[in-house]
Amino acid sequence: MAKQEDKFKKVLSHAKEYGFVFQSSEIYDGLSAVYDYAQNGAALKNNIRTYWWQAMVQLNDNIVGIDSAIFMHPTTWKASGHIDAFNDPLIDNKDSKKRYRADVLIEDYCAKIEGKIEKEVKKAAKRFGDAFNKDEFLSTNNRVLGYQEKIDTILSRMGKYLENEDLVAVKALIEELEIACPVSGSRNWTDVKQFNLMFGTKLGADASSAMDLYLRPETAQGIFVNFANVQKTGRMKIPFGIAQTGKAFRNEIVARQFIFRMREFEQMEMQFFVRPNTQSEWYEKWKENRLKWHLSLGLGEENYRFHDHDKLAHYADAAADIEFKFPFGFKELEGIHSRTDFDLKAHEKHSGKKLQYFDHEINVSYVPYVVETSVGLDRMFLAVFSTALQDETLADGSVRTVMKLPSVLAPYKAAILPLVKKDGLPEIAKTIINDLKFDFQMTYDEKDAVGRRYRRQDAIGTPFCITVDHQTKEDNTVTIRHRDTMQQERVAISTLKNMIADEVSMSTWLKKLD
RNA sequence: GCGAAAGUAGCUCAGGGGUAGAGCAUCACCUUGCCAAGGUGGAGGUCGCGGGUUCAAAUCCCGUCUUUCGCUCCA
Repeated sequence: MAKQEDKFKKVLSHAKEYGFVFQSSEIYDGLSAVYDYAQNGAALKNNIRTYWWQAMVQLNDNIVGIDSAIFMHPTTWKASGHIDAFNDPLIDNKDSKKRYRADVLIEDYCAKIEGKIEKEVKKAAKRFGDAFNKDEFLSTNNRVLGYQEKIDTILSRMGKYLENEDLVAVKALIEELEIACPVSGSRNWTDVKQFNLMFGTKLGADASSAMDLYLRPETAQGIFVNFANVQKTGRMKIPFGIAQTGKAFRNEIVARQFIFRMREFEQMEMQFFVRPNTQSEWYEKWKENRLKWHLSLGLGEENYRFHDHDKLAHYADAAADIEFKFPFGFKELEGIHSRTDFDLKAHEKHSGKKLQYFDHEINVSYVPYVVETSVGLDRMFLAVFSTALQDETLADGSVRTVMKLPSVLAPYKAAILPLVKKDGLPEIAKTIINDLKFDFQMTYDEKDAVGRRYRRQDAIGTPFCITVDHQTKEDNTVTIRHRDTMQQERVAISTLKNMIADEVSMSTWLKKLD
């Protein structure tokens, strides 16, 4: 465990020291759970996004990509269920330090009373034997009627309080009912607080007439509301998919673990629309497909595993996570969900618009079923970054810090280093950069001993270092040094471009997926 | 949000009532020139922020912010 913590610490400081991730607004003490991607981080993040996009949109002729807005019509979130599900009144017990949903506490209390009714029923059934009529008993027995009335009163009061967002009254109700914490048995409660996981904002400059909006808590809804438009204008035939990447926002109660759980984060997701009753085969197919994508980056098969959900969200009939072994253990990296027709049906209902597809093969019109794949881009970044960062012990016992990034994702593809900064070597180096810069992100360094410069590039994951020396002037060759093996070879300048491309280009890596 | 720990230079940290240190990094010049290790010189911190105690606070106390860990939550 201590080792894990150390590793995570190393990841944090390396991310900062080498310009990958900074805390947001750091000069003002930072903002909790918000981070900025710095010069190298932004490059790495962009490369991950591009690799995902091309694997999805470019390699699949039945998947198209869109870019929907962060602001959406407020009814969207009513239809999606987020307004209800993302809104919790919470209360803490001061003695046990446990947190509960206030409405659940009250409901549990009512369930206890219901238990008493059950007892009465059982007792009476025993007493009256065959002559027992349950419905009649429930509607005539005074004790039972009393219990039932109490339950109804409590629930209707709670419903009214919650609707009016009268949290003081909710707490008063808990106190009135003398509800105790199941763990500590104490009635020492904090105030009830409303936690809304969605960020609110206003559309319109005039506050009185402004419209309440939310920053989207997931990007998926932007795809669902565009389903019909994309299907028609793209002449898409089922099965087909719509992909997009973009920011989503959640006001997490506890946001932790660096960029693993942030309040503002980026998703890369694809909704795949299929004929009803075929969803489970597509679900399996996409599980396999997505794992293949992850494995193609070569971070190690042992770092991935599936976690099938037992408890399903309200919209899903099957769900699994691809979990990754982060420095703090196996955690969710990507979700694959069979979302049924829940979302499209809900939007049909709330919008009054038809969101159906006429299937010419079977001459039937239906609301498609949806299989979703959803990766956290920031989590992907953390997975790649933390796994690539290694302290490698060399043959002579010394240690080098190297980021063994998948070369397709590396911020810089090659560094050009003149062996010395004189004798015309820098000039030759710059000529090489000017030739290669149209194909690859290059960097240049002439300061310090060349060995040190190699190590500097190792620390940010640059796959190649190209060194211009005195021999270059005679025969137009340079040495090219490989990051992972530290091996060097002497090659003609004219072969550099193909050599680098073979190793780092998107097409090289994407071909592994085919 | 609760509990615990921490916050001193870009990074890692030492110090500890009398207005700041190291190593590495960084910058300039000289030297060397194929795996972070030469020389000289320089820059960089009101010790997270605010308040209190004191003649005097980076140091003690309180508050606050941020981070890490545990609990909790997690579509």
